[in-house]
Amino acid sequence: MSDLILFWHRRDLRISDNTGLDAARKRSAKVVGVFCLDPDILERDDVAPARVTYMIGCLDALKHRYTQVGSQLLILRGNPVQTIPALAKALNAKAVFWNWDVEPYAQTRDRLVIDALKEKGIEFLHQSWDQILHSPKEIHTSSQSPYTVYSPFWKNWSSKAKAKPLATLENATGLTENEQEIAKQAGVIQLPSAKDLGFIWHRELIISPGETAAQGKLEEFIAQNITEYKEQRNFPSVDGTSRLSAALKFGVIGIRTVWQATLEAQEHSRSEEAQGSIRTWQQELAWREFYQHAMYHFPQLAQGAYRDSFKNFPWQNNPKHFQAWCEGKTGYPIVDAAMGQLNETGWMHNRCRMIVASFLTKDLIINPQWGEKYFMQKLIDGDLSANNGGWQWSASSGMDPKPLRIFNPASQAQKFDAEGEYIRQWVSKLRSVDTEYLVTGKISSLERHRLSYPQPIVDHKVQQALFKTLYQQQKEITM
DNA sequence: TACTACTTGGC
DNA sequence: CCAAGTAGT
Repeated sequence: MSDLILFWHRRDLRISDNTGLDAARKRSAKVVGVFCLDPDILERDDVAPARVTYMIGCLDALKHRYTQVGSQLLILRGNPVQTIPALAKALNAKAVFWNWDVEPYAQTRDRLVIDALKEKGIEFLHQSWDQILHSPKEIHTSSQSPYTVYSPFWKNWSSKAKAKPLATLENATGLTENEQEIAKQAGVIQLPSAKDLGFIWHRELIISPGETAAQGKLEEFIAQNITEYKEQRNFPSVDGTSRLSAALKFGVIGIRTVWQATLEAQEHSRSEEAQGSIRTWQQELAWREFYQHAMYHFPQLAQGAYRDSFKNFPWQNNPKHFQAWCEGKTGYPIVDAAMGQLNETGWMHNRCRMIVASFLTKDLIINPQWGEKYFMQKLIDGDLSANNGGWQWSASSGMDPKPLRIFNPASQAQKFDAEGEYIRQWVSKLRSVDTEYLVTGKISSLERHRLSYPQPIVDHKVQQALFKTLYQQQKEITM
């Protein structure tokens, strides 16, 4: 009889290319998956219905994957500090394995679970990094400190050899019927629906849940889009991005598998342009990793601005302006279109994430944390590190010492939605407006009234000048 | 210490 | 052509 190992899934909802699961399988054939629905996470006020719906779909798919290879996925609900050790004890498991997570909440939780396991005499546990290609401690400056600037991080990170994808779990042994009964008594439940958990998402998900769908998405992107990514990624009306963000957030696809696919794409493409595009996408993967490392080393990022000059910034925080931004009623077509896409689909093109973030912080002069939270309440791919990193970048409050990034909504629309296709798709009221006026936002007051489209809530020129003044003042104070 | 380089821009 | 300082070496 082989030892029972529990593998605790958190943001690695797959059985392929999973470092911790691979290690668990090597230790014993009797590997059983477990996932815990944690009220401390699900009852936060920044949880998106689309995200929970996607996650539940992924868990359902994961359940089937386990069944296919001869084992089970067990579902728990409650505080993992209690539920995981209790289940392990009841089943007389030899060990619980899992993969590390950079988030501050996860770090604290995991330490408590380790303590509780030790107390119950669960002898051995194993943890590894799985979400990222290099651990936070592996990448550092010549003076042994973490990078706080992307470019040198990228130089270092990209020069290091990356691990190959790991084997998919197979020929595992699950619980006996008797053990399944014990598991039930120890709190194992049926997988609830998102609705059971109080999250309603009526629309179709923009991304199909599950490991197989994610792998399909990766293959599709590699075959069709990656060689033109550098150009095409800029246009929100074009489907030129990978759309793998949600799958990467929940670890529905392994990052080593993704990296391997980029290497194969490099081998198969000749042109400079294609090579450059693949490199650009690899850099996006490095940004994701940079932000996870940053969150690990500087957990205070989750609490607000990294730079001193933004710590006591006199944000105007006008609630009416914020509401208009959320609802896509700012009177700036490109901003409203982007917010429409977010509200209706749970996803927003990255070009537009930058536009609306710049608008909220530099034009409305609203605390970026408000926007960051709203994104988390809506995004299917909402992830603390990536979302926080993106917002701090847009707010100029983050790590890179750069000029103030103030986007001009009209120039952005002219460059990246020149025909107004994206705006027309997401602001149906404006469909009939001539492209020139649509894109520049120069729609007459009368016309706006006729179409019941809002007047601009602020003047970009005035507000960006005001922001600059406020910033200069803050800089003097904090110097 | 001196020097280099700096995601996605605006005007 | 000005971004805006400064991390990283």
